[in-house]
Amino acid sequence: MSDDVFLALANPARRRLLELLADGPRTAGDLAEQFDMSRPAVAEHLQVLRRAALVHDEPVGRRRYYRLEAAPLKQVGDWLHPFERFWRERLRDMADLVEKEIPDD
Amino acid sequence: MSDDVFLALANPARRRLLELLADGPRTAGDLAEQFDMSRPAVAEHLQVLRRAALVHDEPVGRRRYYRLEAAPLKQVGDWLHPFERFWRERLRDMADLVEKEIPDD
DNA sequence: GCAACGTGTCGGGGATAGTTGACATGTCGG
DNA sequence: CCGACATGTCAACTATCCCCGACACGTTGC
Repeated sequence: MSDDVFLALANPARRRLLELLADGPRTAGDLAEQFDMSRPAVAEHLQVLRRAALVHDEPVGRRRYYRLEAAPLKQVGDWLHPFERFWRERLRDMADLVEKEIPDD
Repeated sequence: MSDDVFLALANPARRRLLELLADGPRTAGDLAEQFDMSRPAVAEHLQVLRRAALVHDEPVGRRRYYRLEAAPLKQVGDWLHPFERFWRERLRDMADLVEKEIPDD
């Protein structure tokens, strides 16, 4: 179920699409221009994002506007949360180490 | 570069492996027992995690212990962070709505 | 109407992922 | 030493992903 979201994020082009849409809605063609690959390729990436409910699309005339739907990303945050303590601990350890190794100058 | 990490997380079996390892190091066979698939399949999933530097393995006698290496997960957290405001805003909106619709009782 | 535009989808081809059974390697217990 | 164990890796098959060119469909402007 949350599987679709993690799968959507597995591709750098799709992550970039979400970043672009974070600044506001954009048309399909406008989005496609930002990439080196062909327009159909981008269209398929958008389909994957649609399937994961990460974007919402709305036709306006002969254009189609895509809008970010960030809610499903919360699932990623929720999954990640129990692991955060690991790198936080590590960060604290490093800070302690620096403090100990280089008392001052 | 951080591509490997997102790719590693795209598979539910690999996410489950990381969850299991969050409780402490485990042997390869012990991990494999937790899944319905064959032992070699789990071994290859572990290889993907190794490639993403999400686990560290250490042979002890004829066993091999796998240990979580959570640091690369921070990349996911960093990527996700700019999006958090979206569902937080949404959560606040919902809270406001509840407060307005149901003043008190 | 009709040509040009914006976009989705289909067919296909190459690459990679996921799974398994069989085999190879190294390690422990007697 | 030798059989049993724990594990990694290989060969092979299938499924899925990623990308493209080509086509189809609706919309706009004249």
